[in-house]
Parts: sequence; C-alpha cells; structure tokens
Amino acid sequence: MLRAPLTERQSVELARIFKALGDPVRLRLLSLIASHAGGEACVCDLTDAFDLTGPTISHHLKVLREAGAIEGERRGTWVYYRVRPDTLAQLSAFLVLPGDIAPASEAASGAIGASA
Amino acid sequence: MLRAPLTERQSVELARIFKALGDPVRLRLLSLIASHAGGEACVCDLTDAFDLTGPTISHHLKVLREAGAIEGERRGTWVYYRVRPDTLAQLSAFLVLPGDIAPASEAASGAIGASA
DNA sequence: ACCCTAGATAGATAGATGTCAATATAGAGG
DNA sequence: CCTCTATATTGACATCTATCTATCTAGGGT
Repeated sequence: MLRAPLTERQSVELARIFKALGDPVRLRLLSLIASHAGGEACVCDLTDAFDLTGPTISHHLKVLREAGAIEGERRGTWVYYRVRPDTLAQLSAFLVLPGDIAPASEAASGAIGASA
Repeated sequence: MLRAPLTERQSVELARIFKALGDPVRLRLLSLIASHAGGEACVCDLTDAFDLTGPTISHHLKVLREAGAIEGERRGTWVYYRVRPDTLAQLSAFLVLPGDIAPASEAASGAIGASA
C-alpha cells in the first residue's frame, strides 16, 4: 500500500508481479484472457492475435503464470488460461493513495452493500 | 481495462508504466514518496533508505518520472518528488476484472454514485 | 502403431537494464 | 568569484530479457 513505506521483502514480491505486466504482449495476453467468454482462453486463440511465434507466446504465458497473474489447465489437447483475481487485487490495493476516498481493495474483494 | 482486449497502442502505453513499477527499488521509492508527510519527499531523504549510490537513485527516479508515475520540482538546492495520482488510477482501472462488483476507477476518482 | 496438432522446452543472440565511478550542473553562502 | 552540497548526466560493464529456430512432450484420431 502506498500509505506506508514498503519493506524490502514486500517490494521484491510486488515488483515481480508489476514486472510481469510490464510488457505490451503480456498485457494484451492478460486482457485477452480476462475478457474472453467464460473467463478463460485457449492458447490457440491467443497465438493468432499476435505476429509472434508459438514459443514466444508460450514464454510470455509462463512469465505471467510464474508471477501468479494467471493459471493454466490442460483439457485434452488444449491448455486454457484464466486470470487469478487475487493477484490483481493485490496490485490494485498497492496503488491506493493515502488521500483516496474509498479503498479499491474493498471493491475488488466483493461485497458492497450500497449497490444491492 | 480487463473488460475488453487492449489495442496494441494501449498495451504499449500501459506496459511502460507497469514496467517502471517492476523494480523493487522503484516500488520502495514510490511508497516512500507517497507516504511521506505532505505527499512529497526530497531526494536526500530517499537516498538514505537504500544501499545504493546517488546516481542509481537518480536513475530510478528518472524512470518513474518518464513513466508519469511521479513529478519533481526543484526548490533551492533540493528537489522534491510527489506521486501523480492520475497515472496510478489508470493502472488501477486496468486491473478491474469483468466480474467485479464496483469499478475501482470510480473509487479512485472520487464520487461513488451507488451510495447516494 | 502411426501421424498430426497443440503446446512447452532448450539453446542462441541482439538489445535492454541496473549498477557504479567519474564528471557535470544548479543554488547557497561566504 | 570560489567553494560546498545536492542532483543529474555520462560511460562502462555485467546481467537479464524478448525473440527466434529446432526439438521435445502430450493427446486424439485413424
């Protein structure tokens, strides 16, 4: 959180995730997966969206996976990836500034009575 | 936003900011600046918090500045940096998933209509 | 068993990045 | 004007990264 200085350990862990998102291809992969019907996408769908070879896409997916941003599951011949909301919420929580009205972490973690 | 696939242009711009945050030192710098009294910190305060030389800190501040994450102002001998909330809000908005109850972008930018 | 497709891994290479020492610039104060 | 302190810039170097080609593994269909 930007309300208090990060410890060195916290900064290392968070930086790993931010770094994983610090590439245009990975960011587009993430948005393709997240916005895909059913919340998951098969690798074959993703590869077609880029002018890149399969191994390169595979590499980027691995970086996202190892950073905890996505998770994959094999079903038959295909592998399906989906976003891990908890990880993204962690980033969002960090970005909340001391002066902000409402903490974004609450919005991400679920129940807000007001809208019901 | 993770509700729709990013364009290539969008992904390049966003990735630049995420990449700037993808380093433990820069993340700690950002949190030190944001949590400092008055919302701004002098470079001399920041340098002391690390086992790094001045030029290295200067370099990291430059990366953050060029990514739009912070802005600096010289006052006399010292240079003071503060966070640019708009840029961080942009990241936070991207991290909102399709299924989320309330968009974090609204929370970050102020008014929450639902509660009124 | 055989082959075909989907995806991952390995190895190589060009380019980016984090760090430092040395040097330059900007103000403040004699 | 000279010097001292606070930052920034430059140049060098070791490491990391994005991408490719070639190869490997996993499942499905015939």
